[in-house]
Amino acid sequence: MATANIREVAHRAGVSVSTVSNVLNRPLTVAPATRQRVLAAIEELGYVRNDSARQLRAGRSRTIAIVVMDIGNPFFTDVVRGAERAAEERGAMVIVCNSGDSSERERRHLELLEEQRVQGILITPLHDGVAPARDGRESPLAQIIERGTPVVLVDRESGRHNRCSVAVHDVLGGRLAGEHLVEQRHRRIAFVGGPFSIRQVAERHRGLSEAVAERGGPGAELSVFTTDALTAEAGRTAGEEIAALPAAQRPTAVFCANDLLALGVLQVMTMHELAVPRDMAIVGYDDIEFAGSAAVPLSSIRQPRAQLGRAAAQLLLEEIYAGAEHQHRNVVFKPELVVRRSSSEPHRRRLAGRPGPRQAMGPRTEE
Amino acid sequence: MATANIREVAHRAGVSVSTVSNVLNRPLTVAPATRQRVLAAIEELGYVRNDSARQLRAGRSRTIAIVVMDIGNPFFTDVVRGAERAAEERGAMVIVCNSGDSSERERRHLELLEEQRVQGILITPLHDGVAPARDGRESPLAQIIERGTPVVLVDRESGRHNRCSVAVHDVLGGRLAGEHLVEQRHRRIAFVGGPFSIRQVAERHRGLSEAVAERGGPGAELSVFTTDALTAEAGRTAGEEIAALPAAQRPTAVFCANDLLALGVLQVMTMHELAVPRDMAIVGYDDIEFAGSAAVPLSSIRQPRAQLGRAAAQLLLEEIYAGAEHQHRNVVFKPELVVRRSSSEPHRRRLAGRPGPRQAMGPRTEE
DNA sequence: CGCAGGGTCTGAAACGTGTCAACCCTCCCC
DNA sequence: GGGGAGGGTTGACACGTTTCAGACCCTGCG
Repeated sequence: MATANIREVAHRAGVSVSTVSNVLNRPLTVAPATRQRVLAAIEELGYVRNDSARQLRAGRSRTIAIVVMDIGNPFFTDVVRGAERAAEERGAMVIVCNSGDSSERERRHLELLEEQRVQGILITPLHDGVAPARDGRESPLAQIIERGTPVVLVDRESGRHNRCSVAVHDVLGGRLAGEHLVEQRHRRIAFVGGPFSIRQVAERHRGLSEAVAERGGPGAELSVFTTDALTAEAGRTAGEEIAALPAAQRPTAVFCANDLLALGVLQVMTMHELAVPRDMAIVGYDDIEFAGSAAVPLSSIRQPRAQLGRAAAQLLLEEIYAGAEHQHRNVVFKPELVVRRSSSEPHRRRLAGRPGPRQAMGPRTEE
Repeated sequence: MATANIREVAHRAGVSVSTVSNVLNRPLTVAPATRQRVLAAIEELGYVRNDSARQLRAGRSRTIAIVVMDIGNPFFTDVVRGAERAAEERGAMVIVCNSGDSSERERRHLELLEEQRVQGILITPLHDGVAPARDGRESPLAQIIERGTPVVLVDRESGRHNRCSVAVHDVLGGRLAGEHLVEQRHRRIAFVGGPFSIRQVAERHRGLSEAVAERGGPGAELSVFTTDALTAEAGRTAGEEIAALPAAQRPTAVFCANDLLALGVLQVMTMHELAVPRDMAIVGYDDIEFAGSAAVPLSSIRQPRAQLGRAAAQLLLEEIYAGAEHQHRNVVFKPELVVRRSSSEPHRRRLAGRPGPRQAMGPRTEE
């Protein structure tokens, strides 16, 4: 039952242990006949290399890890795919860890990954993660970086400069949404999202509020509906609140911190027979695959997700191979507004002299 | 930069290596004062246990792996979550590998996992995976099982009896959809799905066709639109084909092999101004979260996904701990029909004397 | 006072692999 | 014929940990 080891292979092939190791790692230095005998022995015994011993000797593993906040969020799946592709090009394998919105799990994963001496870690930490906790101890993540494991922050900007990060400019995303809604002549605009402790939520809100303040004109009002999660369920809750308002106070446009929220809001509006976009325009964030297939195709801010993952993995691999010469970089991608029916009445006359914003039907396949 | 090892810790604390090891593994056998000194040294040096060495000594790791076909498919995310929860209860960590519909990647992942001596593997193999290939060699997965790594098949029934499996009864799922559509008086029914080499696709089709043959009456016809993938994109392609048919030949109901396909079909129908469900009823499969939020809320076959993952992990852990005494089991869950608007005209008169099938609004949260 | 026994601590031996210097042998060239 | 080059192979050690059989000391009891 216990798997054969290299010694048994050597014995069976009538060679030394070193020769077997050579066959596995530098086949060209071994005479063809010997090589054949060794390979045959490996086959017959069902020998499988023991990676623990290998790593122990080598000092590190050949895998990189990506730790995501929520594997159920479609945003991360594209990031993972992009990262996998970049890693594959360099012969590295990616393992995915799901912290599932639990910092306890995140901590355990990080601990395990460091003990396993993974080559590097891509992570979207739950709580910006790199700031020291109140008791003055550094966060687990900061300690890991301190001790030398390369880490690239995904979808987070790194305040300090001892690490790489890739992110999408969230303030700009909120701004794009705000400008779009203001252009559509909306004056009562709502933001749906939360908790605000999530940096993205805060920044998207900030972008929106800047746009409304600067471009909305005198009568523009911005209200906020705080949610306790970024889920469709939370969106439905917020939607109910909004729908319950008297029509005169109700916002005419909603910008949601992500698409799941937006779908929840959209669903509730439909249930209450509030027409989208006539009675209520909706803009989401992330442009998930289903955004284009929603009850009313959903306008959304598209983030270059696969590119994000790919860039993150590339930075990580560069840091791994370049070592001390590596210069940390913070890459920021620009999001893009995708206008669909949920925020632009197709029958309404366009403003003269300006091409309307681009209309997209289905999601575009990345890359 | 190189992380401190146990020897340096021992030296700093003025004790032997064994004592440090004892502090880590059997703290009670070490005198409190010594223990404190050792812990302090660990802290000061930032010592992190080397899992490779640990595993090498122990012979196996403490993680189990789950290999999924497509991390972007929401079906798998719930399975992963269920598995994680069950593993967590036993103190095991789960790592996720995405084969991304590439058998090359699947192979490499399996190789790596076996080399890492993971405790066990949950896998939904791409090509039923356990049958020997044409050249007579056993598939990689079969070899892994042969050599003693516990494996539980997820969403696959194991033909042979040398492994556990958890699955959902797919023929029954197809049958539920078929009976439902036949009851709604549909006579021209289409199946959208593919490739048929995927067992689930074939079985869902079989269930549908059995139901139509047995209960559809004399005039019932079943047509098939084969897709090359289970994506919304493929669904749109099939939808275009269907919409292009003259109305007299066009099916009045479509059963899709999964929800992504169904959403694609639904979207195209809406674009072509074919009303759902009046002109075209649609039933999907999987009941993903967005099914309830689609253009027209989507009827679907719900699979107990989290339960599936949980049961799989439990079987795996049982096999790991029980060892030779373990009895392999094949657990089959029953799917459930969730009727929403896409397949039942709410204004149509109900058949007398029978309560209509249950109406569900939003997705129910699992567990 | 002697001895048993428990509480602490330690040295040495694994675990399975990769690496490296050293060795052997053959072949070629001078 | 001698010497050198180089291809092929090997033995020994190192990687960092756990484990196990003791060794040591101290206490309590006969």
